Amino acid sequence: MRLATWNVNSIKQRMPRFLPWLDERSPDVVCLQETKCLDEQFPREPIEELGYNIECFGQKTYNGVAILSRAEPRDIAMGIPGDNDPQRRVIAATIGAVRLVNVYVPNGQAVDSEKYTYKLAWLERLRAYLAALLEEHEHVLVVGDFNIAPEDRDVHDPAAWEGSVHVSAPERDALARIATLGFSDLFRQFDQPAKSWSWWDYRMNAFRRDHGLRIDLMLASKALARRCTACHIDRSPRSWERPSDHAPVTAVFDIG
DNA sequence: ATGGTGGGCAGCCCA
Repeated sequence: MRLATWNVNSIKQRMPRFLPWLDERSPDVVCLQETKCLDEQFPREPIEELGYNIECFGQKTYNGVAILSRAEPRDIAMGIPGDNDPQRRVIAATIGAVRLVNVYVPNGQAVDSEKYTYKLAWLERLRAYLAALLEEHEHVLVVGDFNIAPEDRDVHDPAAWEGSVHVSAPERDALARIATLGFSDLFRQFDQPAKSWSWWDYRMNAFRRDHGLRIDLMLASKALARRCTACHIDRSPRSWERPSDHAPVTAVFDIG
């Protein structure tokens, strides 16, 4: 099974480039974030024509997540169970033997903002949800835009970013508390190029200067992590015309 | 130099 995660920053805006990418790469599963699209407006037909089932949980203007899957997804769950958050940031499904959770973690804006407080509280609710999932399922996979760079090697200029949103200690601690439930960062299971980023700001020629962060992650339960045979970031879509500011991350699993 | 660029939807909010 080959699975990709990608913050597309508006699925409608990205369709002209996304569709050929989907057709060519043909992953078994794609998790999308920031679709920015109501479910009834999701561009279903051209994606279904390429052989994908679609489960989406979107809203107007902001947020929105979707799972595209060649196999029939089962037991769809929207949001964090018991959560009354109006922001649509989580969708889960079982595909084959994998319980898959697709997340768009809040950005947090700045460490002194209310959005940062919301981000930390949100991550604690996610942690509780994932702890329960690990009790129920052997193969749990959590992917998406985490809006946290786990370590300094995931940051183009750690000194310039020190203490800022995406790298601050409370955010990294919140991510570490999730990881210590029993998840592995699949990207770091394999040798990777230095300066591996998944996001580059649209501003300040950040992509041309390769000023980026690795904030798009794949966390697998230990049993599933042992079945992962590859994980990489494909930066080429970031060089397209009218790109998303994120690149897709792909992992391959030796599992049905 | 506290900017800049992009998406969405109506003069800003959010990233």
